[in-house]
Amino acid sequence: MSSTPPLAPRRATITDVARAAGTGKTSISRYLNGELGALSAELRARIEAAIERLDYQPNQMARGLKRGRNRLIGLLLADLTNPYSVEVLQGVEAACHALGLMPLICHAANEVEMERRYLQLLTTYRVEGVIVNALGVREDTLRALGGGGIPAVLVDRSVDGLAADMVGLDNRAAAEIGTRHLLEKGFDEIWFVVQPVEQVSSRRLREEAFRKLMSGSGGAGGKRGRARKDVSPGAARGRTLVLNLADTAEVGQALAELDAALNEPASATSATTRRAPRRLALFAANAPVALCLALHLKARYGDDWQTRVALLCIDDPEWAELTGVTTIRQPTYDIGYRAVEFLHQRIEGLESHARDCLLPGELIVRASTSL
Amino acid sequence: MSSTPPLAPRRATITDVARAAGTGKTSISRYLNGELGALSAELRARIEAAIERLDYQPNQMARGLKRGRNRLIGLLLADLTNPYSVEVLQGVEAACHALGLMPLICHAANEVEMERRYLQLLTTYRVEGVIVNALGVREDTLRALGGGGIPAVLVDRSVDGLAADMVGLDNRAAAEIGTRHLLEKGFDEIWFVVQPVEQVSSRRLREEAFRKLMSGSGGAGGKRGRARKDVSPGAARGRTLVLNLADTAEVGQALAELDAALNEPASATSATTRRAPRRLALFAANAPVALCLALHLKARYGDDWQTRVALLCIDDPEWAELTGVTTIRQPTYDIGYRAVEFLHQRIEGLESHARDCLLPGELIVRASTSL
DNA sequence: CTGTTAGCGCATTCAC
DNA sequence: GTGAATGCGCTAACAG
Repeated sequence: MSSTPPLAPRRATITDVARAAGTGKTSISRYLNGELGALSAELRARIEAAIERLDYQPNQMARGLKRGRNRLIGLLLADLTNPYSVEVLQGVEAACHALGLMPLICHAANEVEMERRYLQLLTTYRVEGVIVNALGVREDTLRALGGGGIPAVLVDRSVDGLAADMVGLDNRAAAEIGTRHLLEKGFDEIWFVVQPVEQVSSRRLREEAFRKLMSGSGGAGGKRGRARKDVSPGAARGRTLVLNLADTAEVGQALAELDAALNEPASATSATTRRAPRRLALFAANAPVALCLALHLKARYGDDWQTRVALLCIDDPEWAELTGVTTIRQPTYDIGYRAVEFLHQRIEGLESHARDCLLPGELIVRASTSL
Repeated sequence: MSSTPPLAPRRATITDVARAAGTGKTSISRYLNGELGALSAELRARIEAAIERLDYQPNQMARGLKRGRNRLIGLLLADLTNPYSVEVLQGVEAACHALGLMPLICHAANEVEMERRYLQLLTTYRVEGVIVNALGVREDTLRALGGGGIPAVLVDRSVDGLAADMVGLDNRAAAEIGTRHLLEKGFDEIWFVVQPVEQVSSRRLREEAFRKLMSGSGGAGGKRGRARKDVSPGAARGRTLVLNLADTAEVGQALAELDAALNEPASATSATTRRAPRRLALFAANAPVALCLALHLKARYGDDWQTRVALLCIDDPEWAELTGVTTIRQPTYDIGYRAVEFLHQRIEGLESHARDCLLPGELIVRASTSL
């Protein structure tokens, strides 16, 4: 009973507040924007009271309309189902929080059409910039990005015709770390399993690095003279298996190939030297691929499938620890955070040429690749 | 070279289009809003051309400001890390898509403070409604929801002082299904493991249903005369273990209790009758709890921990299939979809009293509870 | 220090 | 059929 229940059907506007405080809208606006130096303590108190009483909250839309910026940025994710995306998201949120930005999160759900629509929607809401984990975009997207007007930063994947900032994993290094680890452990056959590499640069880079290393060229070499065991492919054979998760039939076929290899009586070529408990290792290019493999192997070979094949994957999903799978963890949080920082600089007017930020992955050794 | 490269630093406005089409803004507006009947075919063509040429896209903000609705709704999620949230999100997106709404996704990251801030932010952006997977809200949130002005629908959890629509799992039924399953399988000791139940209604409901059933009252009874095996607790003992995932120390203590029980030489009371390969079953109230348990058990008892304890959980995370854990899958997609539908009706002015929509869970039996 | 004026981009009467 | 005003809620010059 003490205060008038302000169950106002209509939200209070700046005009209401001005009237209630017995002043003009300008002063209210000044108060809201922290121009405190220009307000007498007395007026300020009245304004505060009025705002409190009316439960006034400035309309961001109107505000944005006027000053031409709404503090909104778009975050377009290809697949929220991938833990990677959620983790990146967290970094993005933290950074936005720190910079006073509000992320509009959009989920393309692996549909190129969705991606296009969301991009269009975002420009329609006049976001000041976008962070995109691209799916199938090319040059035409550039146009969708407001005729080249609105700043964009790419995450994980670069886009062919687009000269934009990009932040992601150091794919080459990550693939090399994984491959070397497998080589050191003495596997004599390594399959790199990856989704179709066309369109997605990170997949391509990982696969290329793997292939290059396996073909004996030794990768991008570390510091010379470093005491690192110089692992070379030696007799180890490598190949790439493409797993198109979007197509059940194709997946079945690829997995059949794998099963065939697993059921060969013995190593066709080198039936000699040291006996390896498991000679074949699977290097999954990301978590979804790894999960698909694991599910199949478990269904096919039972709970102890890990005694038949070793699995290693880029990405560190929550089930990796549970199943003892060695992984290469991406600095996902940092990736998201950095992406926002880049974008923010761009929004603030930075004009430099497109930058790349490659962050290192971390090998987490578990039972799957031991012995 | 054919068209003038419209690398306009400033986006085209409705005025630009009007000028380019040699007409007034009104006609453009009409065109945009589909009032085609009021446009001569000739004018229409000119407008289309102008829009195309200028790459014009109406400003949703200005539009919203004018007509008082911006088609924005807020989706406030307590924890995106929980697969449950992501799945609900997908349903929400689909429904929004169908209804022409745009969801503003906010992630409270389990921080009550974040939740409060986002709620405030959302009202500041004048969303037309919110879908809330509440964290620690109570009556005061109601005020934050725009003085009771903006429609809200709750997901998974109800809030004490708030009479809002709510959609979620039929928690009681789900808990009963799980408990019955365990009873049927002959476990003679069942622990219900749950995060602190204060504040979160769904946890409380699940725990209560479990306890009630275990105490012998038989649950909410099925159809009379149904041929269902009438499972009664019999000699089976039940208890509740609280696992506060936010507090490492508490978790450690709770897990220690569990270990103690697991290391008892034999069933203290009923050392008789049929031999059960595993007499203790853990009924996890949700996926995060289950994961925590599984990780601990694996670390403590090795890869074959499942031979010592059975695990069952509400939620069906991706690792469940991989580890053969029996689960109760929630109709997450539908939950999200229905939530939006409810909200939409409310936005359209529906005034009826608060409704509850309880959807059934589905038991997915896997190896963990077999034998 | 404070109030007045003029738009931001658009939808909507209301006249022509 | 069509176009000229008016104002949504707010900020940004300008005056006092």
